[in-house]
Amino acid sequence: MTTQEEKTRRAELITAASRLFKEQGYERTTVRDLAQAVGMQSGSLFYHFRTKEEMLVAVMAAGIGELTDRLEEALAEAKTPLEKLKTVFRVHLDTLLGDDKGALSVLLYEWPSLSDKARTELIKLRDAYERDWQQVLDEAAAAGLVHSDTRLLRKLLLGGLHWTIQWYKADGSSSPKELADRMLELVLKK
Amino acid sequence: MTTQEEKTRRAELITAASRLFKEQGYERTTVRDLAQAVGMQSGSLFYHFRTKEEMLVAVMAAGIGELTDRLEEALAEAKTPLEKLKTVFRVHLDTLLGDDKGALSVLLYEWPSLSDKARTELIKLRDAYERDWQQVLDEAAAAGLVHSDTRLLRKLLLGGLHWTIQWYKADGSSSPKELADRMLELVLKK
DNA sequence: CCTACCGATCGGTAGG
DNA sequence: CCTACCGATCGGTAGG
Repeated sequence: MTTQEEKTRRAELITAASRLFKEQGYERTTVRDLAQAVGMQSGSLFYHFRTKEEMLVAVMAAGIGELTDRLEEALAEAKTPLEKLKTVFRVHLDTLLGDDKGALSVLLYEWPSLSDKARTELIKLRDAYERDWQQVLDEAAAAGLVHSDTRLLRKLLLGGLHWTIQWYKADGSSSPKELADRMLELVLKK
Repeated sequence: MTTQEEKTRRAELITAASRLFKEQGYERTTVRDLAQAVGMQSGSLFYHFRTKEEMLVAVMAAGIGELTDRLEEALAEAKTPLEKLKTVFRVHLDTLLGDDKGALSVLLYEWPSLSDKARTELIKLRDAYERDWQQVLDEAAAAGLVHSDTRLLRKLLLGGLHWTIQWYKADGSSSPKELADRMLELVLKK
């Protein structure tokens, strides 16, 4: 049986792991770093997780899960194809550049560290998110708002949005929301 | 003095390192893997490179250097803004998805493994490449071919193009060149 | 969750 | 470029 305290401790570990994996990368983060971040001994980690990789999977699943939840919640309130289009851009950049404590960045950049089995599991979660995007793009294309090659458009856009963590500075000129709107402009058919 | 044989050996090591770093990642590749790939003892690596990181820098510098050379060569033959635009897309995807033996992928995804000093050096090389892109986009915008927010457009496009290694399959429907043309279509103002 | 520890492996070096 | 090696560190475990 899993007690409430164990769940809390586990959640703390995932939060710490998100931050550390983002800052230092998964491979360069040691189990000792992780343990120290929550004030326990390194051996005690393995009471909560069987392996270090299990922590990575938990972080990545949390990242994509929260992103998908946010998107579907926001989409439920959007009416027109244009509103929905704005929503997918904004939620993505808001989450990635604004509120993300690391889980989402880790999701994007640590795929090579996963075992095949774990990868398969996470791909399913990622696909659910991309399906939501696809649907919004298809509606937008039907309304003449964007180019009709929506599958490639989705890939181009998601790549371009993912890449923002490499250059976006929070102190800069644009907020994530403004940036989202400007990026949408670039592919909108007038 | 550096003899011809030493240069050759060094080049072999860089080639092997490109492949291994791409396949396994820099952190997961050991000096023993690298030595074995060229048939030497692990200690002997350090006759050619002072540290493992120096090998990473060499790989990344080779990746961005070759890409920039190719681009400038191809641009010299392009006349119109539209031709130049096609060229930057094609050279990028051709190199990344077609001929790259790993150096370019490593360049894109191993930044976090670099020391600050090495990073600064490589950023200069990368900026030279991006300046070429910027110039082509500016000309295209002046000719009314693309959106005028060319700085953001450059970032969106380079991100989207970089990301193709995550999903492109060589056996698939489109060649790198065809893919380049289709992607360009997505941001072309009609 | 801690204590105490292990076997494996890591990047790198000295001396030839 | 090889031989022989080193100190440090790694993920993980047994027993409580």
